[in-house]
Amino acid sequence: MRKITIKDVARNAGVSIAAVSYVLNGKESKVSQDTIARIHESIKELNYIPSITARGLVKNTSELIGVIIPQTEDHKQLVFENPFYSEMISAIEAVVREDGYHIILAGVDKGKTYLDISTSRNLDGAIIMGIYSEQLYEECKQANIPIVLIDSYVNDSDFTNVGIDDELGGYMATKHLIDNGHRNIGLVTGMIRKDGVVEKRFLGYKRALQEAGLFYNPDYVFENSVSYTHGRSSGTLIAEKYPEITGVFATADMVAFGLIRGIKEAGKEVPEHISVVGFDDISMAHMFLPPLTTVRQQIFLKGETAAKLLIDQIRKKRGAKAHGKKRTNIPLEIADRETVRKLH
Amino acid sequence: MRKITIKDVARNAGVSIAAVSYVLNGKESKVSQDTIARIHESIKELNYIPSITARGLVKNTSELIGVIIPQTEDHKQLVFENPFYSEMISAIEAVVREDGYHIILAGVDKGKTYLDISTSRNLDGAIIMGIYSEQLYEECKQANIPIVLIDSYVNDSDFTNVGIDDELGGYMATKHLIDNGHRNIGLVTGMIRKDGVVEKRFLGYKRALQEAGLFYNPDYVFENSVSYTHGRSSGTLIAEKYPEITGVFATADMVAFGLIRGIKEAGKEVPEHISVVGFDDISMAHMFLPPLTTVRQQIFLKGETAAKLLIDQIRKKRGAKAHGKKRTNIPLEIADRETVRKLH
DNA sequence: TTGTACGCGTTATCAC
DNA sequence: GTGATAACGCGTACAA
Repeated sequence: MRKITIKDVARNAGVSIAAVSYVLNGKESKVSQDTIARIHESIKELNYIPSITARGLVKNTSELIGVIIPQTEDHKQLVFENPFYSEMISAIEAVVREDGYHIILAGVDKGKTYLDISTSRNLDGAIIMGIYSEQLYEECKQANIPIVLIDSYVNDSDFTNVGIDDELGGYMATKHLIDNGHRNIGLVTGMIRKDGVVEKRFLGYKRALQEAGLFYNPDYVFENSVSYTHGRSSGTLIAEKYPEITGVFATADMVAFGLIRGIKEAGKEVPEHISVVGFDDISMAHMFLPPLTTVRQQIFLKGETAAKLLIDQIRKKRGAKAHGKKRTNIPLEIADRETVRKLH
Repeated sequence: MRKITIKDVARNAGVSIAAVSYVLNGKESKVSQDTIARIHESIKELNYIPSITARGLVKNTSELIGVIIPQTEDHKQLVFENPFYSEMISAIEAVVREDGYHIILAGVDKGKTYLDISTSRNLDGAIIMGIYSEQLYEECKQANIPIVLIDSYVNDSDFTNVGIDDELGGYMATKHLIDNGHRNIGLVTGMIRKDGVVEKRFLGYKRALQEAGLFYNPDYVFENSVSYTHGRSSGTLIAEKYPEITGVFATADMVAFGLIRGIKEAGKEVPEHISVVGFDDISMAHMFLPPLTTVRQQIFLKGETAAKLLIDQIRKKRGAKAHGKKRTNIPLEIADRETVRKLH
């Protein structure tokens, strides 16, 4: 069974290819009512579905949006064990589908560059999550399509940013512990890279400390990777070697989960002995036991916002490069659950 | 800056378009060494990247693989809060990327049918997770591309199936409880639909019971949705109203998490008062507190297998419809952690 | 080695 | 005002 093309429809309806195309594109002013009807009938009858591919070739669009996700160290696998990304993708997909776009999911490989996929697939736009090498951003610029960056502090007029105020988030988390009477507060975190979200959260942590007149102790910062494992070993370490620490801010919920596990393994309890505040509020946070107190970023809203901004830009692109806001921050709040104890 | 096309390369290298195309496709026997060199140089120089779109038009391929995911009730959002799917997608992406394919993620909308996207995008193949209406499968057949079904018991020679032996899984979970001395065993589960994975697990549950000479009590089956919420309310219910139940099999880890929460909220402990066995072994299972005893299905391997089978089929398609195995089951095992207590 | 018809749809141009 | 013809977009592969 061969594929039905526009030609088949034209022949079946006894009209020209052009007429069919006009009807398909709503330019019905150029075609008589009678013809329109016949064409619609034929389309139904043959079950004709236009090829986006062919259309894209002439219109120079693909109705495809690239979504770039961080990968595991070995560059083999998408970082999907962190539900954070899946929740966001879910939001993105929902938004772009309404406008007939589809998303293409891809990790960035060593050999193939991002530019490759963007160009070869003729992407209409892209959303990039996380932080990458300078090189990737350079490539992105060359791709010359609208791009929205999520959770990046790259400041470039070519990109739109969607994120949160990470410094404020770090501040809120730490402040929450301070407000509950904690004085010696640890920080368990991934690598603190310049201009990364983690650095901002770290800065917020320090600001809260300073504002409360507390001494910043570098020994209380446990810096490694954003992982359950790192949280777990830090938890044990803190529980065993730092009895003065009563509160810990973990810069990701996944880390907080590990942290709590590690603390328990050292024979202490959360929040009885040590209080913990996470970051993200992934859906597991409220399912965890004990339910995790954390800084809620509205993950779904974040994805949604990024997608909407991107589509706006794609739309406007035909016109001037209408640069809207450079950065949109999604509001933050503390999800106050059961891992922080009030000290008197 | 216009896009570089094959024409530009040909002009720059002072050769014909055909020559460039040959070199690009490795048919170098048709071109002289000298020409090959010049062409390669021009490609580098101009940074030329062929358009998959244009190539697809003539080759009738897209190097795109559709991945269909279940959606939430309101058909608005992908069911991504269950990390189960994301882990599988991660595996699929890794495999297909090696062969130059990309995956397109899509929910199935009410209006737009699956056939639409398959046809309009000219998908080379598709992987469908979960269970859908008859209609969708019918459409898939018409699409006439290789399709791999994950976790479906649809038995049709047009599809390849990848899954697990769900009946066995249900049996293993229940048997594990029985082996640990439990006699009154509850089942908390999503809707038991004919030929669904849940029904099979339910059947396995009954078989284990029967084999051990235990009475099957329909009152011990708590059937609703595959959700944390359902688990939670069932947990409370069981803890409060069914004191004789000492072990519960939850047909998904997410449900087990809720179950444990509900049990604790009713003032009982896991596994001291009630033992729980989950199903899936999503990565949160070992991070949960207490670490969840569950039936491990190797999610990553499942996705990987599905992707490999699909690619095989795509390759072979040019030849005969080489139907390989109809169904591949990924092995199962019990991940024995801390939510089952041994009764003496 | 190269010229060119072809794949599928869009749209400018031309004819009635 | 309606409708058809044909060039075009980008690569492929056959004929020359």
